[in-house]
Amino acid sequence: MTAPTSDKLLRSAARKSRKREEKKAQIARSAQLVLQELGYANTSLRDIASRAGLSLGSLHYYFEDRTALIIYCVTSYKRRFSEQLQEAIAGANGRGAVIEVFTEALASSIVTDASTHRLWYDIRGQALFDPAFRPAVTDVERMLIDSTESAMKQAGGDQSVDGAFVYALIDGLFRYHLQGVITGNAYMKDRIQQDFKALLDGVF
Amino acid sequence: MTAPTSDKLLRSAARKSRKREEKKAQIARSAQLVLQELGYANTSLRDIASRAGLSLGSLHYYFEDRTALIIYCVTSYKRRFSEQLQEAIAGANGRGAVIEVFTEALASSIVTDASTHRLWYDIRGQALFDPAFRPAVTDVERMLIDSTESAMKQAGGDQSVDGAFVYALIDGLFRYHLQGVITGNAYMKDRIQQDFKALLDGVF
Amino acid sequence: MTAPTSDKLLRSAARKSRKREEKKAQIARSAQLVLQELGYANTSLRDIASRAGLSLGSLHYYFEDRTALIIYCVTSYKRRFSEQLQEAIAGANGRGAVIEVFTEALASSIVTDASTHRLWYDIRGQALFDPAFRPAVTDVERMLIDSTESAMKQAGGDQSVDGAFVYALIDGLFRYHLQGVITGNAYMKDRIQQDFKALLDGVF
Amino acid sequence: MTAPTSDKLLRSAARKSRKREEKKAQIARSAQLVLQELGYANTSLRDIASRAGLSLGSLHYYFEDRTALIIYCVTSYKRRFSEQLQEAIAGANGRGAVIEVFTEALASSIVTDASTHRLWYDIRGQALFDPAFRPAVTDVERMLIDSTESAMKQAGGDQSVDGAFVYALIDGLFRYHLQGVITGNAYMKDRIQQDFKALLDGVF
DNA sequence: AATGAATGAGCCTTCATTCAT
DNA sequence: GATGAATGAAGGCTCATTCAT
Repeated sequence: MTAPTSDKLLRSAARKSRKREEKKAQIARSAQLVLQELGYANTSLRDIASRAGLSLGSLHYYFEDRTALIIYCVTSYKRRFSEQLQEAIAGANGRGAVIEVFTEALASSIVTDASTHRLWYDIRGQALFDPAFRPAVTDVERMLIDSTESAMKQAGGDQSVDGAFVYALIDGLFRYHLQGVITGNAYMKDRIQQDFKALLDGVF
Repeated sequence: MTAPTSDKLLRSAARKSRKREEKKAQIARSAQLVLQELGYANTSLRDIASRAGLSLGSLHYYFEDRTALIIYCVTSYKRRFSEQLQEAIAGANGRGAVIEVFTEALASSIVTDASTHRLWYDIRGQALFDPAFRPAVTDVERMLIDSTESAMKQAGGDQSVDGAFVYALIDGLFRYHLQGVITGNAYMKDRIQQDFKALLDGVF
Repeated sequence: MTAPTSDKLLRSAARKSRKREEKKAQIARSAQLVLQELGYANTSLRDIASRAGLSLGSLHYYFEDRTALIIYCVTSYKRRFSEQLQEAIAGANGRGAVIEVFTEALASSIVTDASTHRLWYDIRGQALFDPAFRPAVTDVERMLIDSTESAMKQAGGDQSVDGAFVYALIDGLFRYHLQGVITGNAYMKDRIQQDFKALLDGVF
Repeated sequence: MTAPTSDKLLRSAARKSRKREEKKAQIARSAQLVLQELGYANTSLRDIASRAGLSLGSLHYYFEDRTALIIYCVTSYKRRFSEQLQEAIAGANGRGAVIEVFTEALASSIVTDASTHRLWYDIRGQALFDPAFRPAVTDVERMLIDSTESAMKQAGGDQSVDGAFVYALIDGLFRYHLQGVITGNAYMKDRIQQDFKALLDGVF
């Protein structure tokens, strides 16, 4: 029944905080599955709670509100995505190799992670209306632009070209083909890769 | 007491139908104002009705449901936009002139019609989840790609480049700068025009 | 330009009134089709108007309100039904023949006019709550009891048995088998006829 | 800080579930009051919620939807009714006593619980249109037929007569007199009892 | 005689959130 | 730490009815 030392208290608090963070991450993972299936406007906290096997109340215990939860989901995924990009690039030597690797990474992610990306576009669209989403969007795009610039540098291209400019173009192409994949009218991986290659050849 | 001639009946029906169409267009105009202010997810039919000075019931008298109304709004605006583009291009002679005119049209629309465009991006994002929006999105993009191809032809550029490819790039840039304008962090018309010029110089 | 004589006016008014009555009957016929398909609670005036090829306004031109229209439909059908019963009975000679004819008329109507009868039961149920329907229900049941009594007399049975009592029993059986037919679990015409015969043998 | 034993958890869950069931029953009781007053078609969930002293949301917390709530109300009442019948019969010895007791139970319930019974007839009528109500109606009628058969057996009557047949006749008479009571034109308990006695004497 | 336009009240349902336990 | 209970506001939509033409 002796009072715990301050040290013990600190360590206990840290352990708790870590546990809490892990739980949040775990919730986010299952939340993401619902979100990317139904979209921002059509996903209720009920949907998320039931998928996560949690009560509605518990959800609010971990996340301030709906917006906070959604932001958490999106950023954590996109962070992973941009890290993947960076890793892929890091292993490539020479302009041609960089373009090839980058092209491949983008093209295959369009197909593999189509649902996740459409969620990102959904949230990014929300940010045009709701300022609450803007910081998260800015962060994510900062990471994506960084990845783009890494690739440009690694490819040894013209240093004067702006990374954001190139990012915007890539993003335009990426979204367009993502839409094609999801709409299902036309999915031609060759065509996608060829388009990316044409673009990167021009700007890197 | 004489029965109206068939001719009269037909003309009367046509007049009615035209009046109805005009009313729909008028409703759509005010609906658009609310929609572009609040976004798809946050705009209720009540918001729209009150802005249009109409009862909720009347709104449903003219539009089947929320989706139909929103689609009507977006397509009618975007149609006007792409017509403007085509007109602007039609008046330009020579590659340089086309690029200049196109660049100017895009850059200024980003600023002037920022809110309208963000609504378009919102709906286009919805279409990734809700198939109901897809036909409308496809139609609008078809018009935009057509406009792009018109410009490419008028500029006398490389005929082998795909219009959709170019459209996707322009759109990427357009959206990126639109976001900049709306987020308000940075609006530099010079920079926008310069980016568009750089892109069009490369692809036309 | 001479004023029409009073006689002419009267005849014209009568003609109009007859035309109006015909039109009402015609509307009622198509209204009945919808009503017996959807039921009282689920049929809107819109449903009826569209089926009748009329505008909503016109419906109100001919019928005071929803209730009046529905009552009109039900009574006009049930009147026809009870007339059929009377005719069938009128042609039968001898107790056995009356029972046979009556049994056959009831059993076959259960199947042939199932939808119509269920509408009747629906309205009769409404009358337990809404007094507006009561006079119509009373009228119809008066006719049905009359038919029952006709049959009893024609069969030469015990004169002291109350017609309403017999009607209630027949109706119970009728409704029970109607439910069987509509629910679809079991339709055995033999069984139905046998039940009616057993009942009538006992009470006639 | 010790984890609750599995046993405790189970008991707690059971307690919760029981509490929920009690609350549902309580809601159903007050819902029934409104329903039997206004009828299926005219009772809104708002009416029910306000009578139960609950918010509209809470109603949906306990019942999936309007239909589920209504079904719950009707079946729980009718179950009680048929149990009462069985109890009444169980105490009677000899054919005459059974008939007397049964007659009395039916006749007095027509008066005492008129409103409840009319709700039953309303729902049973709905079932002819809406399949959602059919299972409940089938269940209730099964119970009523069972009660009828119990009585028949207890009275020691002809074993070959079908219970459903007898039920249908009783029901016809029951409903007819119920209508008389509710319509208010004529309520004569003597007459009602006499009719039931005449019927049961014939079929038991 | 007939109808298109318009309405306002009402309906069922869903939702994010709060709170006592 | 977690949850069941409860809510109030809001949402999309339907309806019977009225009225000017």
